[in-house]
Amino acid sequence: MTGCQSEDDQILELLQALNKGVSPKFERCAGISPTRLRLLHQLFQVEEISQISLQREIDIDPAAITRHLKGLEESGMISRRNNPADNRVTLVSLTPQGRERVHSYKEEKKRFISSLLAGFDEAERKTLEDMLIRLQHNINGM
Amino acid sequence: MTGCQSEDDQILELLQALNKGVSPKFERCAGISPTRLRLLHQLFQVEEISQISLQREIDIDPAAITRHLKGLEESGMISRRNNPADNRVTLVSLTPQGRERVHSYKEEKKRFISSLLAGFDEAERKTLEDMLIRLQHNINGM
DNA sequence: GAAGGATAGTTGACGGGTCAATTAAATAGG
DNA sequence: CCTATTTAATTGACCCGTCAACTATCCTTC
Repeated sequence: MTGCQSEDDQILELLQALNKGVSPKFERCAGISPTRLRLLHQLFQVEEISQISLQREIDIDPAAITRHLKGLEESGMISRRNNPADNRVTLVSLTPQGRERVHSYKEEKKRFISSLLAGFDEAERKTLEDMLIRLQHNINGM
Repeated sequence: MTGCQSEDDQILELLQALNKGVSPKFERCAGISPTRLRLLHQLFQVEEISQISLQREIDIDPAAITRHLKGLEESGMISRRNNPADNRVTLVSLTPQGRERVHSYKEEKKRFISSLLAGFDEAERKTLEDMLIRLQHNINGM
């Protein structure tokens, strides 16, 4: 699957391969896409929140937010209403059923992360986290 | 951008954030998408190759291969012909111009990886690579 | 208070990936 | 031989993200 390349090329390939693996496996395990769970997670720890705040927390395109929320609304997990104090903003909140479901999703996510990090001890996890942060920082600096 | 979560949750978030950053930045730097460059890279070190072999090397969906190759063909980087010995398979090869261009793409990629891994010494790169491999392995085992 | 600019959200088009169904060719097996 | 199966590639439909254009509301400021 991989040819003869420099070590550093390998790291890039690995990052890409890893990413290709993570999302589908996550979704298969948790029963929801990572992004949607992040949305629900945010909503979970807040009574009600505007789409724009949600978008800033999650850091994806407003268009994506709109469509995800539309889907989540159709599945009865969330509800939306206009902010009477400012008709531009729509306020989003978990429905009771949504709040209920998030519990089990979070359990699945926990299990998923355990499997993902199986074999990594505390020190290694910290090292990995630091390295990922450094990579992120390098990326941001481009 | 991130709430209060367990350390391990952080790692998953970081992986996702990193991935979100890498591809667009790569494309901006190198002038081509990572996947397409991987395709070209494979083609570069081979005279001619069937789509199916290419697909197995790159490990993406056949549909994606078809569409990428269509694009690369339109831009004059590659050419395709039927395998006279087996009319099911189409053989793909770099055009001379394509082969020429790959050189500069590879330069850009190198620069990109240097920036990405800036501040990582040899030992750290090795550690990172090992960890990514272990993560990949954990994923595959799901 | 009307004009102009910011802000929130939606929509459409597009790139990149998946899966499922289809076509065309090759290969077995009765 | 002719059918049945496998294989390579393509296509269409969908999900997820982006960007750009648009609408609607609010806020200035003159």
